[in-house]
Amino acid sequence: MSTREPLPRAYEPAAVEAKWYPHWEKSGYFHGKPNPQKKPYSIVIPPPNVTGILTLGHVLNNTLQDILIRYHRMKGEEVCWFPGTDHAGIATEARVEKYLRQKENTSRDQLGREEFIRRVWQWKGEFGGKIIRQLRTLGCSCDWERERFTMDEGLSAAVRKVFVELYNKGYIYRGQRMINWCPVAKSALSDEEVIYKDVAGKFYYFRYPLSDNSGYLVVATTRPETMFGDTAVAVNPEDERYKHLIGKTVKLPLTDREIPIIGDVHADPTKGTGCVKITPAHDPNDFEVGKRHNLEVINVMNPDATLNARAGKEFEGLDRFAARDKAVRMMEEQGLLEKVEDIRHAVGYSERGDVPIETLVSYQWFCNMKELAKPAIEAVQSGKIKFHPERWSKTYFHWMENIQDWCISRQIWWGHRIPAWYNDATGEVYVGEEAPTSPGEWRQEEDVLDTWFSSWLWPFSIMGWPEKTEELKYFYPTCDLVTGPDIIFFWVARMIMAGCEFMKEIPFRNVYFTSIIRDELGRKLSKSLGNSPDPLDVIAEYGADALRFTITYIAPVGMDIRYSNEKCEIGKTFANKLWNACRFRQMQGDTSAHFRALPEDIVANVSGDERWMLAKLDAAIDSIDTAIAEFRFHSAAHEVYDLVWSSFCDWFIEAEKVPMRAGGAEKERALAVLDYALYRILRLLHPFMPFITEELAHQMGFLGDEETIMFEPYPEDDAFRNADAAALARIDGKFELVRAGRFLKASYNLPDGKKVKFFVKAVDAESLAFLESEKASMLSLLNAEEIEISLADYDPAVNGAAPSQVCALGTVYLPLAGLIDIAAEKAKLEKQKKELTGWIAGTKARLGNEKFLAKAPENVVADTKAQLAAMEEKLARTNELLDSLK
RNA sequence: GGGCGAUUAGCUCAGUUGGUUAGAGCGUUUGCUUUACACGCAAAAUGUCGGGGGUUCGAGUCCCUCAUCGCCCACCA
Repeated sequence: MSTREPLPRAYEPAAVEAKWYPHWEKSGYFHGKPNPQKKPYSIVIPPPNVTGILTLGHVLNNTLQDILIRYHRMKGEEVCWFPGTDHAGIATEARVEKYLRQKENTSRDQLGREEFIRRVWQWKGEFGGKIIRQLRTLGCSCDWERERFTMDEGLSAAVRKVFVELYNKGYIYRGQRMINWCPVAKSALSDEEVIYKDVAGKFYYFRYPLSDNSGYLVVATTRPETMFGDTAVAVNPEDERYKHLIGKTVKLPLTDREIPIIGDVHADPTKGTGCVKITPAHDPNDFEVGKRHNLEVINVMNPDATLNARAGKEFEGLDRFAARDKAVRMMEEQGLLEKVEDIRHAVGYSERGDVPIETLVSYQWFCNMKELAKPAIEAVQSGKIKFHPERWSKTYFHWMENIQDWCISRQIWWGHRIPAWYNDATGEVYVGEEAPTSPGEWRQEEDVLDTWFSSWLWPFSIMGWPEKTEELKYFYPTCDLVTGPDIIFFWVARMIMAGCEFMKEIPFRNVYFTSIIRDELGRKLSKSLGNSPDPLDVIAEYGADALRFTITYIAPVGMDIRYSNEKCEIGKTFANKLWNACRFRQMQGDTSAHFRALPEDIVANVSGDERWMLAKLDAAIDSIDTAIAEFRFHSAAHEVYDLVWSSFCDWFIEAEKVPMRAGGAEKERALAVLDYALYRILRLLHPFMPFITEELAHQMGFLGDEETIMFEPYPEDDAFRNADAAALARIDGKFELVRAGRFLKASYNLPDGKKVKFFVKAVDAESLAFLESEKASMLSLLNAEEIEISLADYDPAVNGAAPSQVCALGTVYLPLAGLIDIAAEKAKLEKQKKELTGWIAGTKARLGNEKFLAKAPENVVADTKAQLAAMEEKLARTNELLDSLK
C-alpha cells in the first residue's frame, strides 16, 4: 500500500482516505469473532433509521464509538462493533408513501398491504441504508459482516418470541384505553412519541343553557370542536355556587342532546369558572371522570382528525380546525360565546407527523412495564450499569419509577405484525410465534408493533438471540453504549429492561450520553432552518480525520456543542502539522531501526531534551488512558493536540535539530528517539485520526505493506518521567530562558532571525555547568550568534546597557549598545518588582498563619516555602537590575 | 409545579478530588520567506471566574440565595 515518495508540502486527505478504507475492509480488519485468548470488547451501534442520512449528530456519536473500538483493538482486545439499521416504521412508511405518490402517483391504500410492503422492501434495497455507506466515509471500523436490520428474519423471530412470552406472563394485553393518536400516520403513538410545544391558543368561554331555562353554565375550552363528544358538565360537589345544580341537565349547544351536571372533584372551583365540560372520548382526565360516573364515550373524530357522523350533519367530514372555527362562529351567532382569551399553552405534537395529536379512546395493545422496570432500576442503582455523565441516572430513575404502560400497537403496515389471531366465530384470541394450527377461521391482527419493540432487543437480537450463539456467549453483555440523551426512554431504558428480562443480564456496562450539536447561535440543527451542514461536504472540504478530531476536540462532556464548519480548521491544521513533522523527519534520512523500542545503550545516553520528550509522552499516555476510561474524549483530544504541537513540534523537533546537525552517533541517537516518539504519537492518535496515522505509519517506514497500525499496540507508559525529575526541571528551565531571550528580542522589535549576542548570569555553579552544556541548543533555539554564560554580574561598562529577564536558572541580558529604552526597562522591572512584592507579602502572610501551618498538608506548606524562597531570590535580582539602571 | 444544566478573555470553551500568579483555540496587535509546516514560526494584550452571602488556613472549584438563559418531566377544563 505504501508509496515511499517525498511527502507533499500539505496533507491532502481525500486520496488517503479513499485508499485506506476499502483496504481495511477487504482485509477483514474490522471483523471480530469469539476468541477465548483475548478479552472481548463490544459495542452495538444505535441503529440509524434505514431512511436516514448522516448528520453531525451521527458524526459525533459514531466517531466516539470508533475511538473506543480502535483504542481497545490496539489494546489487544477482541473487539466487535455491531452495526445495522432500524426499520423505523412510521418514518419509513411515510417516506415510501411520499415516494410512491411522486413517482407513480399511487398510494399505500391503492396498492394494498402485501404489495405496499413489497414496495417498501424494494425501496429499502434501492435507497435505504445510505447512512451505512456514509459511516465508511467517516472511517468507522464497524464489523460489516455482522450488519443487521431490525426486520431481518432472525430479529423478527426474536420480536415474536418476546411478544408471546410477555403475553403469556400477562404483561402484554389488549384493551380500550386513552391513547395518543397521530392523524398523519393514522396510528396510535406511545407517550414518548408525543412532544409538547408551547403554542399560542385561545380559551373559549361557552354558555351551556340549563334545560329548565333557568340560566346557563359557563365552561371554558381550548378544543371547541370536541364539544360534540361532551357527555356531562362537572362541578365540584363542594362548590357552593353550583352544588344545587348537580343532577340537573344542560342543553348541549349545536346538538339536540341534553347532558347531566355531575359533581366530581376533578372540577376545581378555583380554576376558570369552576364548571368543566366532560368529553370522555377526547381527554384523559375526562375519560377518568366518565368511568367514575358511567358516562357514554362519544368519539367524534375519524382517524384523519376530521369530524365524524357523531358531530352531526353540519360538521361531519370537516377538519378539526375548520370545525373549531365553525363551532365558535355558530356559538357566537347563538349568543352562547361569552368571551375568548388568548393563551399560550402546551400542545402535544406527533414527533413524526409534526401535527397536534389527538387523545382518544381506542383498542390497542399495551405492555405493562412495572415488573420489567424493577431489575432495570436495580441495575443502575447498584452501579452494574454506569451512566456518563452520572446525572442522567436521575432522569432515568424518575421515568422508570413512574413508568406507564407502553402502547405497542401501530395502525401501519411496515413493521412486525402482531402475532395474534382472532377467531371471529368463537371469539377466541390466539397468541403464538406461528399462526394457529387448530381448525377454524383465524384472522391475524392487522396492527404492527412499535419500532422500538424491536430496537429494545438490539443488543442480543443482533447477536443471533434466541439462538444460543457463540457471539452471545462471548460478546454479551456489550461494554459501552454511546448514544444521545434524547433516546434515554425510547431506547436505553427499554434495552436495560429487555436485557434483564430475556438475557437475565444487563445489555451494557457503561452508557455515554453525547452532547447535542447546535449551530453557532445555539440553535438546534434542523433541515428547515438550513443550519445543518452535510457531513460529506465537510469531509470533502476538511477531511474525515479533521472532522472527527474537531468534533471530539470541541465536544465538552455532557454539554451542548456549538458547531460551525470553520471549527474544522482545528482538525485540518492539526493534521497538516503532524504531516509536516513527518515530512521534516523524512528529510533527515532513513527510518531508525529502533522505532519500536529503544535499545539499552540509547536509553542510557539520551540527552536531556530527549528524556524530556519521552517523559512528556508518558504523561500524555497516562492522561489519555484515564480520559478514555472516563469517557472524557475531549480531554484526550486536547492532550494529544498539545503533545504533538507544543511538546513535539515546537520544542522537541527544534531542539533536536542540534544533534541532527552534529551528525554521526549524535544524529543516529537523535533520529532513533525521534522515530520512537513519532511512532508512539501516531499510534496514540490513531483512534482519533485513523487515516492520516495509517498513511504516515507506512510513509515513514514504520509498517510494511501487509501491516496495519490498527493492530499495533497502543503505547504504554515507559516511566521515563520518573527517571530524573531534577533533570527534567532543568530542561524546563532552559526553555524558560529561551522564551525570555525571545521576549527580549521581540520587545525591541528585532527580527526573530537576527543573530544577536546574549549574556546569561547563572544563579549558581550547577546551573552554570548545565547551561554551558546546553549552549549549542540555546544558540539554535534563540537564533543567537553567541551566548556568554557566567556567574559574574553583567557589566554595562563593558558591553553597554542591556534589557534583561529574570529566570529560574539565571538572568538573561540582551546588550543593545545604545538602543536600550531605559524608561521601558525600568517600567518593566518596576512592574515585576511590584508583582513579586505582592506575592511575597501574600505568601509570607500565609506562612505566618498558624492555622495554615497546622492544617494544610505538609507538601503544600513545603511548596509554599520553596516558592517564597524562589520569589525572594528573584526579587533580589530584580532589585539589583533596577539599581544598575540608575 | 418538579427536576437538571449553564453563566470564566471580544467569540467558542477547558479547568480531575478546594492548594502557588485562572488556561487553550479563534480573533486582535507586533515581528518573521529561521534547514517540516503561512494549514506556519516567535512574541504580546485582554479576566472584579453572573450578583450576594456562607463554610474553610485557603473557593472558579463546596453550601445557601438571587438573576438570566437552556433542557427534561408533569399539568393546564
